[in-house]
Amino acid sequence: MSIYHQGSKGQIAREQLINAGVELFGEYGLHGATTRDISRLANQNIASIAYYFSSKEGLYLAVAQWIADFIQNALSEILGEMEVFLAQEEKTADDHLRLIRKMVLTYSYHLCHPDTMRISKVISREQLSPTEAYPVIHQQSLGPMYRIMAKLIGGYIGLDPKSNSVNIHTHAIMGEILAFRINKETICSVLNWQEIGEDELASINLVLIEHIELLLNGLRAKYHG
Amino acid sequence: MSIYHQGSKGQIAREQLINAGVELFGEYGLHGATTRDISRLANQNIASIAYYFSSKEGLYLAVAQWIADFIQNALSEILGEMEVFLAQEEKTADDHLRLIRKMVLTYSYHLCHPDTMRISKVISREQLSPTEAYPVIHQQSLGPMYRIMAKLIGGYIGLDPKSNSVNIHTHAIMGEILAFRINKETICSVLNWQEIGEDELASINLVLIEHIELLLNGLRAKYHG
DNA sequence: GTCTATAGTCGGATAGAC
DNA sequence: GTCTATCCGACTATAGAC
Repeated sequence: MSIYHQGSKGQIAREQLINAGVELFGEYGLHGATTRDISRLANQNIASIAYYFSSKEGLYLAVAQWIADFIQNALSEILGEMEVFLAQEEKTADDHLRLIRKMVLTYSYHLCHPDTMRISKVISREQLSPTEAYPVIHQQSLGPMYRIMAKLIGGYIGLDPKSNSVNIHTHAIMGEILAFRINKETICSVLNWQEIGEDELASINLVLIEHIELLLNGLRAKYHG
Repeated sequence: MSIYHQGSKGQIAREQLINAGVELFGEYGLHGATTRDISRLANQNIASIAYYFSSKEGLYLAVAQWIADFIQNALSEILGEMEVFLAQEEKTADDHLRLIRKMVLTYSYHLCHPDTMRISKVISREQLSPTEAYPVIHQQSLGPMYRIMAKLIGGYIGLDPKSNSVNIHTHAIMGEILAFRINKETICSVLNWQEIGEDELASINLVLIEHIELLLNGLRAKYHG
C-alpha cells in the first residue's frame, strides 16, 4: 500500500516518531537526540525511523514540516482576520492595535506554554545553527507571520511596511516575547520562579501589552503626520 | 610543575583548547562538537583534552568559566560606573537614562559582533537545555548585570527595583536586544541581509535606543508620581 | 609533560527473519 | 509491512612510548 490511511499502523508509527522527535530534538538537539531514544519514546523499533523517514535527518526534516504545519494551523485564524482587515478600504487605528495585541498574546501563549515550548526549542536551535530544516519552517510559517505583522505595525505608526525601519521595529517588538522563551532560565532564576505557568504568563503578558502600547503609540505620535 | 606560568606550553594548550571549544560548542552544541574537531582546531593532540580538563565535559565547564570571565571583563567598566552612580545621594534622571543606554549599546555590541557571537551561542544553548555550566555563567556574569539594570530601570521609572514588575520590564527590554541575536536567521532573511555587520548593527541600535526611550519615558510618566 | 596508537563504547544504518 | 540482530563507523578515553 503506497498511501497510508489515517489510523493505519504505519500512519500511527509516523506520528509517534515525529512526536517523540519534536520532544527529543528540542531538548537535546539534532546530534544529542539518539535514534534509540526517539524510537523508545515513540514505542517503535529502531528500524522504523529508517523505514518511514529513510534516516535520522529525514525524521528531523519531517519534524520541521510538522512544526511548520502546526504553526500555520495555530495562527490561521488570526492571520485570516488580519488579511480581511488589511483588505478593507477604511481601517481604524483601534483595529490595528487590537489585532497586533491579539497576535502578541497568541504568540506569547505558544512560545511559553509547556505543550508548545518544545516546538520553539527546535526553532531556536535552528536559528543558532540553521540546517535544511530552517527554510521549511521560515517560508511556511514565521515569514508570513512577520510580514503581516510588519504591515499592521507600519500601518499603525505611519511608515512604509516594506521599509527596513518597520521590519526592525517589528522584530524588536516580537523579540520581547521571544526573549521570555529564550531567556527562561535567567528569568526564572532572577524572579525565583520554578516554571512559567499560567500566573507567570499572565504577569509577562501584562508587561508585554503595556510595552506594545507605549511603543506603538509613541512611534505613531512621532511618524504619523 | 603544578602551576602553569603564562606562556608555558601547557598554558597555551589550555587556551587554544578553550578557544576552539567556544567556537565549536557554540556552533554545534555539547554533543555536536567532537573532541577530534576541537583538538584539530586548537592544533593540539586529542589526548590533551583529557590531560588538561580530564574530559570533554571538563573542557565544556572550563569554556563556561572562560565565558563568565570574559563577560565580567567586558562589562566591568560600565558596571563600575553604574555602581558609583547608584551610591550617590543625588541621582539625576538624565544620568539614569544615559547609563541604561550605554549598557544597552554595550550588550547589543557584544551579542551581535562576529567575534563575540560564538559566546552568545553557547549561552543560548545553555538556556535551551541548562547543564552544570549554566549556574557558572549566570551567577558570575548575567545575574549581576540584570540586577543592576533592574536597579537603574526601577529608579528611573519610579518602581521598586526588587519587584517582579520591574524585573519583568528589565527582561523585556534586554530581550529586544537578545532577539536580534537569537532571531538572526529570520531577520537576515526578511531584511535581505547577508550578515549583521557594522551598518546593520547601526540600524538595529537606532531602533533599540528609540524603543528604550519611549518605553522608559512612558513608564516613568505612568509610575513616577 | 607530550603524543600516538588503541581499547572500549555508542549510535546509525541495514540485512534478513517473520 | 514490521521487527530483531548485527554491522560498521565514529566517538571518548586511556595505556604506554618518548
